[in-house]
Parts: sequence; C-alpha cells; structure tokens
Amino acid sequence: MAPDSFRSALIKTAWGDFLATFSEKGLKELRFPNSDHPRPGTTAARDSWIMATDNAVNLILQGQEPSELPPLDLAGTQFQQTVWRLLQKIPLGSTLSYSEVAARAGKPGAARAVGSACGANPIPLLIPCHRVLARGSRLGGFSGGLEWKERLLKAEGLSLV
DNA sequence: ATCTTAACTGTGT
DNA sequence: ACACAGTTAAGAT
Repeated sequence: MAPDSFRSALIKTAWGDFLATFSEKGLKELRFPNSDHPRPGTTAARDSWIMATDNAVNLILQGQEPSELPPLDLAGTQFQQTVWRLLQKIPLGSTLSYSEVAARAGKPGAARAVGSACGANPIPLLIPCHRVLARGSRLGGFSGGLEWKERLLKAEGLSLV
C-alpha cells in the first residue's frame, strides 16, 4: 500500500456511522454520518485506535467524558493548532465564545479567525468545536450542520435559549 | 428587538 | 492584493 494511503473505519453510533480516517501517527479525520462516505475497505488501522475512537465518540454522544482518546494526527497552521489545543481544555458541559477563545490564544480580536479555525477542525467531537458559541450564548455556526451542534450541546446538558 | 455597516484576523487563491 | 469565514461592536430604524 502506498506510503500515504490512509486506513479508515466506520464508527457505529446511535446517530449513524461516522467515518474515522487514520494515518501512521493517529486519527487524522472524523466525518459525520452521511451517505457519500467512501467504503472503508479493509479496516487495517490498529485495533486499539479504532476501539478508542469508537469508545470516545459514543461516550461524547451520550454527554460523557471519554475515558481515553486515540492519538490525534493534527495537521494545520500554528494558529489552528493553538485553537484546537485550547478547545480540548474546555470542560464537558461548558462553553466559550469565539472572542474568548481568541483572547486565550493571545490574539484578542481574532474571533472571526477562530471561527475559521473551528471550521477547519478535522476531528469534531474529540476536538469540541461545538462548545464554542457566538457571543451572548447564541448558537453561531457549525460546518457539520447546526443540528449536530445543537444535539451535542443538548447531550451535555446545556439549555439553549 | 431587528437590520445595516464597519472593524477585525487568519487563510486560501 | 483580494475575498471569505462557524464574529463583534456600534448605529440606525
């Protein structure tokens, strides 16, 4: 197999099958359930990574803290990595605004850029971009579809105005 | 309360 | 250099 051909696996959940794609380094991308998933073919990624991913995804969908995460292979710019790292520190059930994340990243005023970084997040759920709302607890946007953002927040027990 | 306009930053083209 | 994006803040209606 080619050096950079990725291995993928379906993650079965109550909300449909997510598609997890792995590199040699770890989980590289997680896609929401939808019809145009390519067939995963032989799932040759390490079993432990698949199990960890499956476990984490399903727990988060139930609003629980994942017990363990697979290694993440995050590819992005410096700013994006900073933002993504910050997002992972948001406790389950709590939220931040885009401007707050920007401030924590040391770039006050870059709220809009944070929105872009969130949209570029390759691994939703494990990197909780859904816990970032617009100012005043307004929902804001979501690349994967607002239904998911709402669903995830609801699972974490958040009441959305 | 809602609409319009303008600043703002990082990223892709 | 330019336009866009998961924003915000300020003004106008």
